[in-house]
Amino acid sequence: MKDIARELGVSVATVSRALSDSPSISRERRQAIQQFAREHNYFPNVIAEQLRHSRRNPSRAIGVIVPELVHYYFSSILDGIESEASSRGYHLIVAKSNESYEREVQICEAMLKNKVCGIIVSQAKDTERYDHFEHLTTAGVPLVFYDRICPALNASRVVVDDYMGTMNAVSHLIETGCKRIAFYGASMNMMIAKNRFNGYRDALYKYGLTLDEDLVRICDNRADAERITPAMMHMENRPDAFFAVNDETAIGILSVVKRMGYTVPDDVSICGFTNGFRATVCDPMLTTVEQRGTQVGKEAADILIGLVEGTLSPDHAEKRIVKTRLVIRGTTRHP
Amino acid sequence: MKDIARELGVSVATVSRALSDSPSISRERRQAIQQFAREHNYFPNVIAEQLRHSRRNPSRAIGVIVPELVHYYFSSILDGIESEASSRGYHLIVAKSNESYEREVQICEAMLKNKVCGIIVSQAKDTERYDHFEHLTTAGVPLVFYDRICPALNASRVVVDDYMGTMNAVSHLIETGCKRIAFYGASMNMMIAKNRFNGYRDALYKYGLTLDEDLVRICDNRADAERITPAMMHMENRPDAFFAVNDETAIGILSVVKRMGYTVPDDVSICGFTNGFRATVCDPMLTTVEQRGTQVGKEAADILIGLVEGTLSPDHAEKRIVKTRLVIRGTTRHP
DNA sequence: ACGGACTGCGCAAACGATTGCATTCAATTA
DNA sequence: TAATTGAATGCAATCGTTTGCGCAGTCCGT
Repeated sequence: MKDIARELGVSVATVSRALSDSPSISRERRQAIQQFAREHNYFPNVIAEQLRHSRRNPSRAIGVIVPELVHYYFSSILDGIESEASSRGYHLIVAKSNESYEREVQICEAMLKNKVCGIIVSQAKDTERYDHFEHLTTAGVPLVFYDRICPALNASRVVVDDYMGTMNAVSHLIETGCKRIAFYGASMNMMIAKNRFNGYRDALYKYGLTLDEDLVRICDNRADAERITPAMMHMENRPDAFFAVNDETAIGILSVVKRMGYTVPDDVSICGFTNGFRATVCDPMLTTVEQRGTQVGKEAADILIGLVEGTLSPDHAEKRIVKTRLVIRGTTRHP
Repeated sequence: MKDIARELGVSVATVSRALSDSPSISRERRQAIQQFAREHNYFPNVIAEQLRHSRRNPSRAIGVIVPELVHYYFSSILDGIESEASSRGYHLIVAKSNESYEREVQICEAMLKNKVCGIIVSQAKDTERYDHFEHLTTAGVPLVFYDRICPALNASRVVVDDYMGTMNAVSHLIETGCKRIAFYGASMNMMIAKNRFNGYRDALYKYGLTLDEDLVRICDNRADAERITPAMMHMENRPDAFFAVNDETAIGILSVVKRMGYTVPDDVSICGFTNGFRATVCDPMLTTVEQRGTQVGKEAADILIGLVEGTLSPDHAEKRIVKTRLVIRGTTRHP
């Protein structure tokens, strides 16, 4: 700008005004300046702009904290956030917590320092203190949780309808003739685990089945599934179906029961939760609850941007629930 | 800082120096200021710092451009970049090009404006002009390519050893008794496609097999694989093995030949490339070339940071090749 | 007692933009 | 003719830091 001003024999202020199309600069001068700027491909220094506007205008950088990156669901969510954000003129600063509380705190501080306009976060598994989040809110940085929300904080959030998703899935198992349905869930201190379990329980009740504690296990990965499933199948009264908290676990079950000589879905039905890459790769293909990560991501970004731009009030915590969809494939019988 | 200065009755300059531990401020004053700052949890405004230093110091933001996010290999690379970058004090601005040239150009401009210290990029499939990249380099923003590199530009890059990876995989197929090996590759305008083909060709030569053009097809996704594979298997002289350019395609082949009643690996061997989630989910599990995306990402970040910090010269294009590893599983016979 | 060296600190100019207010000059009005 | 008005532009402060330079004051040696 200084150069332009010098070349054209005007003041920097005039250049600034001309470039922002201020009517207080005469038409000819304005156009001359604009053209000159274009020809010498001038573009404004965002840093300086931000510094000048730091009091009034937030930046256009959204911080995103992900527990891990190589993960279908989180990738989908990130994808959704990216789409929504970029189409509305925001960009993303992405960091992964590695499921570590310490790292999460560091990241929050770094993002605060880097003046993000808001943060979209899914907590690390071992996060049990929330001061770092509260710290952000009091610093005026809006926060939106996804997937793993923080029940202690009344913050905006978007989650998947774990309860209904599981309920429908288990109902489907029952309707296709299953009577003893095992449930492999995650440890109950996470909301999502609890909600899915409740969905399972209520589906059983709805159809008059009783809940057998022996059929409920904590297991949310393939290795564990392969370890504990044989014993399940050797019970005197073995399960005729499995509901797993994610596809990975379901695949573990599938591989075990196939290896043991059972036929899927006729001897044993299996249902997962995610509908990621894996679901269409196994044989038979996996019946599973579509988690719609992209949609979750979009909603989260939408809320955050709403908060930033003031169309949503920061006092009211916006809570959105994304509906799931049951995708029936080969590991369950058809109705 | 101004507040601190006022409260403690010193000048802002003194505060600044005290906070940066300058020896030109007396010990007592320095400590008093530091403590006061800590107690009132002051932290410096990065924007202002950056503005001040914009001439000399680059920012610590690395721009990352990904063609897509919901993709095992790209997720792994992003993961690698994140790990390396964050451990060295950099953060990531991530954008996805959606395989679109237009979007890629937009992103480059936006990142330039946002003053990233460098960019790590894999080109969109339809990118054929490179002015936007050259534009960045002339603007002094270092560039590192990964996966899909730009042969026209002599830029730093890190790629996987596609040639040797494929060569080894095809050799393995031959050594386990396969004689007619089909090759499903991507369109040859991408370097990676060409290198993999060359590896295939040379492996055949090495073992004295002749290359049959009928066995070479352009096919890099599951749908296409499912469409064209039946015809391949109906040839009078059908292939006894398939090498596919990625796991997804290999899975497509697997599902078709199983459905047609062939046994894998005895009737037909199959080998993929990636070693992503899918590889351990299908039945039998997929023999594939481990692509080590995380390592690629780390190397890319390492180069970029080297360039930024001046340990690597911008004049010399650093080219790194990440070794692959053949993971032998159930879709090929064992040696 | 005076020059030099050193210590500890403040002034003010930068970084690159924006913007309220003052200024200039010409045209219009009384 | 003098005053009023309006348009077009410039001045200078500001955003929050950093930093070269200069200015006091103290201490020492001669």
